[in-house]
Amino acid sequence: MEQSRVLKSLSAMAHDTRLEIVRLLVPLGKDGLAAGAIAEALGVSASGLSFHLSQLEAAGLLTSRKASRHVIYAADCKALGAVIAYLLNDCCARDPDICACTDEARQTEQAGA
Amino acid sequence: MEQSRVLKSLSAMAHDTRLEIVRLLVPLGKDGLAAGAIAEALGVSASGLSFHLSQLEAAGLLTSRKASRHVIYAADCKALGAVIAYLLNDCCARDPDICACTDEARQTEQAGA
DNA sequence: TCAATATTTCACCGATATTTGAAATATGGA
DNA sequence: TCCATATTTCAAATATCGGTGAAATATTGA
Repeated sequence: MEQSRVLKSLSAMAHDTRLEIVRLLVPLGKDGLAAGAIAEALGVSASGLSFHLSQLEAAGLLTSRKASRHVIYAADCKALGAVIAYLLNDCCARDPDICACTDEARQTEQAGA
Repeated sequence: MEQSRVLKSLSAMAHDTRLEIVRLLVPLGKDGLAAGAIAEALGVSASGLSFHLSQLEAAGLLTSRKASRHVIYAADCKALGAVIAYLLNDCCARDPDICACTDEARQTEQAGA
């Protein structure tokens, strides 16, 4: 993944509402959620949400599809993984401290799940 | 790590020059590099660099120490790891796609190193 | 077709972020 | 002390971002 796309993704995630959107959508996988349901879940206006969804979609972190009169948004987990992978590749290289933290996170997560 | 700190870190990294600073400093570990040397390496003005360094330091991603008339900046690898860990914890949970990507990255990195 | 629902687009405004260059501060050495 | 080096601070200009509400678009069902 090129740095310019990583930057776009980081910018997209670096906003309270948008990070919440990602957190909401990732567990739902490809099923995703309609824009209106996302707006309700997060307590934001429809037009405001639409703006944030478009940012995330432009960054490649979300996909959208129409279903009847709804627009369903879903997290693109591969893209999210690629961003994290870039950070690990760039930052983790030769640095045990960073890998250690992510390893702990992974183990904690798997133990808890 | 609380979400507000993660947001601050993501905002700090979501900038071309600042991501370059991180990429430059991480491999150098605790030795770090003087502000002037960073500015030269990246081809940016001293005052511009100072602004970006302060953003990264405020986010907790860099540490600084004075050495004679220099100010040495170093990446805080634990903090970087914590940000990545947060993303994995939040986003990777129950999602094999994301973990798969980071696993590949890890293996590629370790094979290449 | 008409009305209701779902979402996006638009224009406007205020808040933030970034760049620039000059000036201020701090340090070390002659 | 005086000068050169290293860095930060400041103010001004510009650019970008985010929030708001009205209007536009698309879809469905009566």
